[in-house]
Amino acid sequence: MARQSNVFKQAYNRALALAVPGEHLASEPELCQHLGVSRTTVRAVLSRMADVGIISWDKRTKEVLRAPTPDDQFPDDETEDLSDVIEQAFMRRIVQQDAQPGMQINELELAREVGTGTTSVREFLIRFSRFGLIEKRRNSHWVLRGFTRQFALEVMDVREMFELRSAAAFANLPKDDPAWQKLAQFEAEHRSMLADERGHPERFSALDENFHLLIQAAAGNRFIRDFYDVIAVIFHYHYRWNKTETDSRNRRALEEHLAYIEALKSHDLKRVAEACQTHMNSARQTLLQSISFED
Amino acid sequence: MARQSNVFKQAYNRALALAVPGEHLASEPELCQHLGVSRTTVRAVLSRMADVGIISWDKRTKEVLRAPTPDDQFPDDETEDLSDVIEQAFMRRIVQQDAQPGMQINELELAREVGTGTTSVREFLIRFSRFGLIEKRRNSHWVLRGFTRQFALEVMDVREMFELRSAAAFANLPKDDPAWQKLAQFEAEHRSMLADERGHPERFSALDENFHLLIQAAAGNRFIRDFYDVIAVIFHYHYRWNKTETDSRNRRALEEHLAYIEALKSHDLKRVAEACQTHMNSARQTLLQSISFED
DNA sequence: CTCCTGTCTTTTATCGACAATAGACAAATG
DNA sequence: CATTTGTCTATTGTCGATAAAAGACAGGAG
Repeated sequence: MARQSNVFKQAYNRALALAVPGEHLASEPELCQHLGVSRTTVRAVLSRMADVGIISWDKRTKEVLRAPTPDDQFPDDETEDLSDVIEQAFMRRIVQQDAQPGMQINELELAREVGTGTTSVREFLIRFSRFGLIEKRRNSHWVLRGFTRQFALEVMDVREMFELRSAAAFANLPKDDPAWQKLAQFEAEHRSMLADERGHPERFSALDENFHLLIQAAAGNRFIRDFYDVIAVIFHYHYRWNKTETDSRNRRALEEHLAYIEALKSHDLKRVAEACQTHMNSARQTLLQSISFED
Repeated sequence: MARQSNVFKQAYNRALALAVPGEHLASEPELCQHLGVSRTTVRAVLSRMADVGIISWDKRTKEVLRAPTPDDQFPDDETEDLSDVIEQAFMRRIVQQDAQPGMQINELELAREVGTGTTSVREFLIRFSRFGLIEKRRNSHWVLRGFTRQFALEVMDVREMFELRSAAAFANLPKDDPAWQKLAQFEAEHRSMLADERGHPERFSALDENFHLLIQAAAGNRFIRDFYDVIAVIFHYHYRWNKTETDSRNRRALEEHLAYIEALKSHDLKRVAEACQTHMNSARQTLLQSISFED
């Protein structure tokens, strides 16, 4: 098959949440907007909902007949993006197996493991190569550079440059910039999360990511923005494979963020740089602790 | 056909230069080394050279019978890398045609223009996307962001950060590091090029690139290194489509490089930063002058 | 005993095809 | 007359196949 209809299935699953018995569904264009897909897909979704008796559909009338049951949902493994599946399989290999730096990466083998064609794997590897973990030999195989200490240092060096630059840009934003409001929101979230006894690792990760994205947006630089993808991936998998002391590390990060926020609000560039630097230093430490390989 | 044998043809063309009548060609592994291809390809090359009577080949004896003629060469358009061909066609479009920012990019159309399959075009676009000039809409087309003023500013901002960091690292290299020798070589080349009345645009470009690569190597950071590819592409095409005052600009750059080199040799970080900054500022100016689009 | 060659296997690069998805346009509805 | 819908076309995402190129290994030459 050419594609696995995962866009359709995802949209369908999300559309189920909109089905309240007795109510009517919105117009096709509105559903497109809401679900983030084309009208072709929306119509496919409606068509199926009608087939299984969730709605009756005739032109503009889309009456919800019954509440959807969990059985109506497509299972998760059918809705996943192919590139995400490949990424996960690939990262599992890099992390779990004794993946030595210098090891060669085989497209066909990886494709078979995931149960996909080689083209998708190739495209994934090309996209992934910007993360600096793999490298291509011309007309030949990919080579794993490895998640080494050196790699972590290089990532953090660039991150630090970018974050310092962004923080300075943020501090200089005019006072009526909407970013300041968002910053205040994030500050409140930080405080509430600190007050909560239980650590919420996923919630923390999301907040952390959004916080840094907000600051980096101030730089208004696409390369800085794009680089954050590298960091996001690194930290995402880092959290997955190194759960020791997650809680205390997160609390510390929250506190550093609060100091960072205070510094930003002061508009004092020197204070900003200091708070930012402090946070970057501990992020570097955190990352280094999870490295297994030497160089 | 699956591939156009361009690796073979390139290797063949370069191998012709090695054929001196009366002499013997080196062993297969040595030729691999020299030509940068596999032994399979080397043997194909030798086989063809024997077929057309340039050499007599029997096991270890590879005697050159006659000097190759220009006719023996494969024409240039058969030896070019497919990805280079695509890049050139793509850049021509971006530059020449009234390519408006926001314009959508069609894979199939581009593929047909180049006379290639869509897969190669897709892979090119994915690789090229790291340059920040195009952007992908999920499940939909690519969008041209455009070679705008804003783009130039963003590139130069990152370049400046990276170059300043690299320059500082360079100045701190131990005195016996081989980089200092290379720097001295480059200095001499700069002086000789300045003394020469005629400007040599290609020679200047090559020297400029090697000079900056040497400095950036001091940072020992793959992301800084990789970013230089962005700069190289930008400036490569920039020079192509904006030839006004090339000469005076190059002379100025040479002089700035010399000041930069002096600063590095002084190990005085403040001087280094100043010289580097000066050079970056005029690079930014140069680039901005060639921009046609507003934001 | 080291390096080279003959031969064979593995892996990549590229193509063309086709289903999924996006998107365009005109007719229909309120 | 502004949306919505029905229908049709355009474009992308993914696959499997195949020739080009890389690479492995054993036997041979010096």
